[in-house]
Amino acid sequence: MEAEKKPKPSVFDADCSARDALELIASKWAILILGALGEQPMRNGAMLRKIGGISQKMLTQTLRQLECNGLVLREDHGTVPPQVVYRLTPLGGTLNEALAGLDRWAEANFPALDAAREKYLAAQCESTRR
Amino acid sequence: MEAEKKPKPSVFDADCSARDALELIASKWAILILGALGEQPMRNGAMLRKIGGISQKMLTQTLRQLECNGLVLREDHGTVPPQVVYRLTPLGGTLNEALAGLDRWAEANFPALDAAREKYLAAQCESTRR
DNA sequence: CTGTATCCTGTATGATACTG
DNA sequence: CAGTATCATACAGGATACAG
Repeated sequence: MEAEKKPKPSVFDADCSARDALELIASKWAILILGALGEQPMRNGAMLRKIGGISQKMLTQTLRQLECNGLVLREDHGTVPPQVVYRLTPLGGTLNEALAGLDRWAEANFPALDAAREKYLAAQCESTRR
Repeated sequence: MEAEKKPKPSVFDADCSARDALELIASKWAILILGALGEQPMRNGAMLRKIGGISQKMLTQTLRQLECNGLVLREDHGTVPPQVVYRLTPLGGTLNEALAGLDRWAEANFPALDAAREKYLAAQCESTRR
């Protein structure tokens, strides 16, 4: 029970898989896509409309990444025209709950951030004036 | 009470401050720095050691950003040699709690991600073989 | 509709060297 | 110790055109 040999896999370790996991979800598009799918399963076009500012490229790219890591399920109904539905996997669902807290925080506290930024920049400006 | 005029500020809106807030914290370095400071106030050097792989440049840059937005407080004791301590503000503390959930998720579920990825890539490879 | 393939530019970030 | 300045580069991500 030496504290010495404690492997201690943590996000703070540069070469830990946990860090990789963190980087995967530390992306605004990933967070928004998971958030959207958390509300309900959706198709490509619907997400394009739901998530303001995302491009088709980033949507596809991020979805593939999430699918690859088992967070999102891609259901291709193989019809013509194509009907592809994306939904969260159970694992993705658990992540989405942690993420939802973030979204809520952002929506609740951005006024405080804006205020702090303005104050900071004002002080900055004043000190520059001498 | 028309549903029509509902402003509905949401992270899904491209030009909403909430989105800006989200982008601010959707950065691996910001998440890690806040996580480190959540454990205890720390100095530059300590964070450099604590957070594996971060460069002095990114550390300073991200800290300034967080400070500017009122999430981190910078205490310069004005001594020689310099003693600069960083700590979370109350606002930063609330964010850190939401973020801590993410860190925990990453550390708990990265094995599942790794497994899914391996499986996905294997299937990928197989389909490419024909 | 749901993508994929290219091209192209800005930005993010690391390395390195220097300063108070 | 705590930064700042500069340079070089890789990559993110947009625009556009094409395809099944």
